[in-house]
Amino acid sequence: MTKTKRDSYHHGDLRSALISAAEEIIAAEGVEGFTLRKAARKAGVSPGAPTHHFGSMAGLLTQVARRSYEALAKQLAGAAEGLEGNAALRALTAVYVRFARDNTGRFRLMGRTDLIELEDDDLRAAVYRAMRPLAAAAAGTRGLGVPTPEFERLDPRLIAAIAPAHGLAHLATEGRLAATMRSGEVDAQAQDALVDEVLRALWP
Amino acid sequence: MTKTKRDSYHHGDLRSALISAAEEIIAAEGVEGFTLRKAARKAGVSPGAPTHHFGSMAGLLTQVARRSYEALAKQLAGAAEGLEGNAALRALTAVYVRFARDNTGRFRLMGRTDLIELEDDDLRAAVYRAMRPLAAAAAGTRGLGVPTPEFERLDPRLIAAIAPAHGLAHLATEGRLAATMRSGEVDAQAQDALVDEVLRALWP
DNA sequence: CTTTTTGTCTAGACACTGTTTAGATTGCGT
DNA sequence: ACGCAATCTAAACAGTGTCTAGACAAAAAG
Repeated sequence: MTKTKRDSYHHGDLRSALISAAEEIIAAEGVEGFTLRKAARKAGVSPGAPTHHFGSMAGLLTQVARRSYEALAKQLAGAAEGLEGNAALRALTAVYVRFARDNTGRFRLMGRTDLIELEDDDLRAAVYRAMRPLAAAAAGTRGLGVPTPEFERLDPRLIAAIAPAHGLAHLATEGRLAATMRSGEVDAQAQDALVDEVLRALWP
Repeated sequence: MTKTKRDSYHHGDLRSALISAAEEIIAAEGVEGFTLRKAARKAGVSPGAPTHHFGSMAGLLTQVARRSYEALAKQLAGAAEGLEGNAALRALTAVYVRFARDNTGRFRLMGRTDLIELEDDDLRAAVYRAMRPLAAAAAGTRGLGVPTPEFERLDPRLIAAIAPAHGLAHLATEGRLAATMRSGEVDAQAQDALVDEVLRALWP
């Protein structure tokens, strides 16, 4: 409950306070529980204030999505360290799926193209940086050149690497991977084992 | 514009009229353009009427999702006719991706677990029936038994078959597959060719 | 053929939502 | 110290999903 109080009329750092508030709400209640007014209340500010900093709700959520892609990029960056070929692809995919499972709210937001501004340059750059390790692994595995944004859009081998990760991640967030324990919680260990099996079937 | 007029106080078949209205709205404006009141207006009925038939908006959308899964099931049913092994998996995945591309609104709805009632029995049955051909192909390819619902939840080989299809379909609806033509339209032919390449890389 | 009962639908309200407008308040550069 | 620009508020607007009464009509019961 980071209800940012404030003494002065001006907030001081409302922009990042709103982003933090949004992230907390999304982590706690999911994207469907998020509301622009709720974020404003959490930052201790009037309902109209966010508009001035982000233009619209999509502007704020775009920043949250950007930061989420940066978090994903950080987790993916070191995951293939010292690994090559299919082993690298397996490790990266496993991290991708774990990220989706452990950050369901953020991951769902990243897929909500109706809530964020897909054409935002910073967001696109973050997406590119996040996908970079996967592209490098795909290129390394199958003997391709240095990945560029254009390459990533079109090369079938990279898409073949991304698609299973994306699909598994979605299945994970929908609770369709592995057995769920009572109370709706997921058995993370069993899920990891299942994902590992799937990955060995796809990339032996 | 199926603005169902009516002469009598009672509608006669409001339930299916609302489902049709919802489907038309989703096809034309996407899930994000859908509104329960809009569907009610289209059926020529007051805003509170739908609640009586479906309990809530999620109830109506669950029916739309169910019918969408049935449509998908119908398209998948005959796609692997006469094919075996990886060829069957490739054909089924291609159909899955085409369905997502040609029915973006419905496909997006199927993934919106916050808008539909996932635990609805009819919906679950429809999902199961839709996934059946993929399960059969995966079982046939790799020597497994007859697929059952429990099997489909847990077997890594089936998940390995579903995940790429799911991932590719999501990438397709987000416009990240193949080059998009000006005006935002997708070059379907080029996309099919790309998907074919991807599938041959995954399942040679 | 009436009467009752049951299922449909309407009207209006409620508590929300995101966004807009005009105005109040403050910090900063000169 | 003053004016300007940035920042935030207050109030309103159109729209949402859902709830509670009650109006209406078709089917069942007498």
